[in-house]
Amino acid sequence: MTEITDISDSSAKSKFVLYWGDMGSQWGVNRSVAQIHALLFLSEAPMNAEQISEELGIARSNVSNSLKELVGWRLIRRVPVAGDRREHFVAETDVWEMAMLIAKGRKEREIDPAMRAIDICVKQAVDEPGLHPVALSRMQEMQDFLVTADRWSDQMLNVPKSKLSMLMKMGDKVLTLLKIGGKKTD
Amino acid sequence: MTEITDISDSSAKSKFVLYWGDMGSQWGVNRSVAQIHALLFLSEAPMNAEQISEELGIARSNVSNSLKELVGWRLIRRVPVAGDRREHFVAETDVWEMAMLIAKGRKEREIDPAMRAIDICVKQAVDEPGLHPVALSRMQEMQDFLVTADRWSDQMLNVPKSKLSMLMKMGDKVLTLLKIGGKKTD
DNA sequence: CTTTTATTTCTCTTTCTACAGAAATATCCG
DNA sequence: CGGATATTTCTGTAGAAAGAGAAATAAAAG
Repeated sequence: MTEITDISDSSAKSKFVLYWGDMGSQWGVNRSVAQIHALLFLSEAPMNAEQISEELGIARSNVSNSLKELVGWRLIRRVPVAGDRREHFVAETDVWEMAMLIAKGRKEREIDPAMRAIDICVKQAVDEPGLHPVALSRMQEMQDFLVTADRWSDQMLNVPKSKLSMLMKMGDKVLTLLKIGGKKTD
Repeated sequence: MTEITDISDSSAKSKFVLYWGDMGSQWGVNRSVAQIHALLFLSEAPMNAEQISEELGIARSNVSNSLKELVGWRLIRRVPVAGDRREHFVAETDVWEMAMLIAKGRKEREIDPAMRAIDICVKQAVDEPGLHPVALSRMQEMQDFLVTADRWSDQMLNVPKSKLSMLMKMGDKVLTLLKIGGKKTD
């Protein structure tokens, strides 16, 4: 168990793990999960739960659960290692693939439930006599927005990652190419 | 204070507020903040802190802090009401504008700190003798990705919202227009 | 079948966060 | 200035989440 008091004393690798873990919390992912992910992301070889537990100094059980969660996100996967019956794990190392997996997960967890909720509200709102018309139209605008965003993200998440990266690297050139460029002519 | 036990008994408006609050938690925003935002979003007139506190049944102090947070995100703003010295608030009601404000906030809170962290790591990693080359290159790929994503989001967040909505409504038509369409030719 | 080793589930403790209510501060009016 | 009203800051608490360690289960080897 590596006793670390000051992050500035640590290796680049541990720093990355530590920062990533911290970022995770900011993000809504818990620290252990994020740290394990970071560790596997930097690792050149598959690791088993015990190695992870030792290297990060977090409880074996905690590692087990975190690994399960990461597998659920498909950010890591099990790999068999010859002559060792313990399960080993490797991370998805393509950063674009990672980003898409995360985006997909977030969409499922954030946009989809929002859509379900707003559908219920709008459905009830349209034939509720007491409701102020302003409130109704705001709900409908929100619904419309969510539908658009939902469709859009579905489409974008099906674009092969190489093209997505191209698109993003083009940046606002896309806009001029589409002849809708121009500056702040809102 | 409206005692509500079952969400299905409530008006469309309260349902929206309740769901939105719940969604907020999923999202990383706390419930009070999300509920207040929802309430103001549906409200046809400016509201003061006390009205909000009563209508939602949450403590006055809590409302005060939540309002401050929402103002920070620019999702709501103070408006003066003639003949009343209390502060009143209205929400941004354009959903696209809202979405952009939220995206901007998230970028600042999520991408920017990640970039700062990774810069530190990479800087140290390049001249750290013991570090495995695989780890170094993974860090660099991540950095490269973050820089790209950062630039892209800066550009997109400066596009006027009308054009953004157009772009999203076009969806994958953009790809074919750019002649990079095609299906899964990754 | 028994022993050893790996993994998961369970429970308890610790840590954080949300939030209420009280206290303090600021603002406005007569 | 003094009283009233509005707002913010402070403090304590309840509930949720994270994580450790033990107990239970599963899998493999001999």
